[in-house]
Amino acid sequence: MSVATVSRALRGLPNVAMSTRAHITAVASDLQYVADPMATRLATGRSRTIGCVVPLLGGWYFAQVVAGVEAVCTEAGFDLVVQSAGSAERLGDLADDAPTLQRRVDGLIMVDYALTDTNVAAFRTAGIEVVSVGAATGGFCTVGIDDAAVGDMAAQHLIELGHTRIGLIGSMRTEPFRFAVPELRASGFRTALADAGIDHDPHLFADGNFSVGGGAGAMTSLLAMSNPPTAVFALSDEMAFGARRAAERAGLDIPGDISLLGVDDHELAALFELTTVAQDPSAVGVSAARQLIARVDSEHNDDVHVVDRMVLPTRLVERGTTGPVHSA
Amino acid sequence: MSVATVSRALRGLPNVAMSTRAHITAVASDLQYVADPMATRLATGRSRTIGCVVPLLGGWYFAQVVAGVEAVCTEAGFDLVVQSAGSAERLGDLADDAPTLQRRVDGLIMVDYALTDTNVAAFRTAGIEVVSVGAATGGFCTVGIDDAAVGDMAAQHLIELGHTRIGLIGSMRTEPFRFAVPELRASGFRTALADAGIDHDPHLFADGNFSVGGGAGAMTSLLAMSNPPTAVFALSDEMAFGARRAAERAGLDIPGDISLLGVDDHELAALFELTTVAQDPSAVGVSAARQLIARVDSEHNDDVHVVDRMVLPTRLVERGTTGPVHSA
DNA sequence: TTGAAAGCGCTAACAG
DNA sequence: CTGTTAGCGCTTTCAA
Repeated sequence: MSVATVSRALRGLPNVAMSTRAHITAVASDLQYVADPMATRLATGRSRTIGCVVPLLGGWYFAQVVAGVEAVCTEAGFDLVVQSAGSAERLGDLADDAPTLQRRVDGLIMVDYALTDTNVAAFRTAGIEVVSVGAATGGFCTVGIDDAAVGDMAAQHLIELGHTRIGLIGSMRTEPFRFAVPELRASGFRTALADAGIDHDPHLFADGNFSVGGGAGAMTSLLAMSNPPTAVFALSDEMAFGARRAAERAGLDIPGDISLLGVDDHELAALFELTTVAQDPSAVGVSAARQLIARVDSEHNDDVHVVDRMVLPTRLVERGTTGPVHSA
Repeated sequence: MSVATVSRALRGLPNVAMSTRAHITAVASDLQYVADPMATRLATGRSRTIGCVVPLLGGWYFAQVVAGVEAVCTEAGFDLVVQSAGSAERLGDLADDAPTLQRRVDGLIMVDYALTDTNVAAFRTAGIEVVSVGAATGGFCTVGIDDAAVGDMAAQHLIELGHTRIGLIGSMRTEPFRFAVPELRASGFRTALADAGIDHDPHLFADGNFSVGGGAGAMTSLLAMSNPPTAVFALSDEMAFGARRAAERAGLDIPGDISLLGVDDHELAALFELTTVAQDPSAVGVSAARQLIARVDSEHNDDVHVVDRMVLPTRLVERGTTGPVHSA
């Protein structure tokens, strides 16, 4: 047996006699032989590895995305290497250091970064395909949800319940992650309000920093207003959790005194009876990974329809934190 | 310039003239040259990659551990590939297929698996070092917390408050993950009770499956007893969250009517005012990764003291869900 | 259908 | 201090 024949046999290439192949596979499994991946990668020039970069590995949302990505990677026989880049600089380094990733990963999934065409081009010239997760920002593949629609759904729901003074808990920080997301959701929300002929008091905004504690602080400041809102829309469930707590501490009944609406359908949202606009981040991860793998692996080329923008569904989940506006 | 010189210069090896090195680095950065990692790996026989296997990528606990691991990996210049193996079979495959991992990773961090010496030996012979996270189970390195002490702390706290009928929400499933953990915590808890001269009613146990929903169900069944407990100890915060909700739904006041105690100090525990035995899973990940890297990388050999068992601290965080026993 | 041989791009002796 | 020369273990023409 020559190495060439063994190589062909083990990889299932044609032009190998049945008997030879059988023999080779038998011996291989007997010896527990497995082709050295590094040698293979060096020879083929492809690493069968994809990278996934997230701002924060420990967060609920990102963990879900990564879980989705991982599932399709292992299924497709790809290794998944994860990296977190929490600061804008770290991300900048990553983009500048595209050559560093060269040959280490066939493709990259960038989660919730404000990637520019230039960044992506840098990766491409380094031979790295990239698909991003989040808001669409350039001429490259992005999978995500319709964040403006999220804001719209939230507004519609609250409007139907008769609310007109609606607080907004969001975030003004745009770096390093989910950069466009808060603004998109907020503008969808404001547009819906405007379309309904409600003019929205811009003071009804508070920064919740996409954290539980931030949400609580934001709610507290909203409640401290001379003319507080009858409902508040938090741009994430975690902020809504905090907001809920703050409202309860202030002695308010939800939804009797004030309605509360979140985004995500976090695993604990049901427990809080939180009405929310649900998304499925792990499905986002799955789709992103499929797109990427279709682009870098000819074997999976026709498994999925390659597109530049993929929008996953969101839906309103009505639970117990929203109700009709109370009479003032 | 010969390739050898370039190689030496770029890797910071000795025996390179200052001027030569300067020139080479200059040209390299000018050309954005980076050594091909696959070629390096093939030549050196080390992948500078470590693998991390978890039962579930999306869970809070595991996400924290992975985050810790990732932080030290990138700092040490190692790639981190993650894989989830949720079922016992998938894990078995992994152990049997140790040869598959061969040369792909220098080391492996197995999170909360019931690894046997045999499993570990299989990895070792494949040239893969492994450190596990969780309960100590064999002659290999394990980093974790003292789960029996966790149970003990919980029991002490509740005993001091005067409780004697204490419910336990845990889990009887031992596969595939955290296999020994529930039993260790439970036995630490029972021992403390026994030492205090309290004989514990074995019926005061309910399976909460380490999930929010399970915790709620478990609490409900505990509450349905003819002689319900005055306090309950949930083996995880997520189960405690569910338990709390169930108690509230039953119209009970916490801690007035019933005390509740969890384990983890989940990011939302503070929000729930949950008294809990805190651990720091990301610190566990950090330590595990350091141990592993010290074992596979001579450069980092003396950065950390290599041990076989590493126990990280836990502490009781008293918040609002535990209080003195109410008079019956 | 199979084998021989030339790389893939690096590292590591060994000479010089 | 620097260059030469073998590999590392595969894949891939090209012949046989």
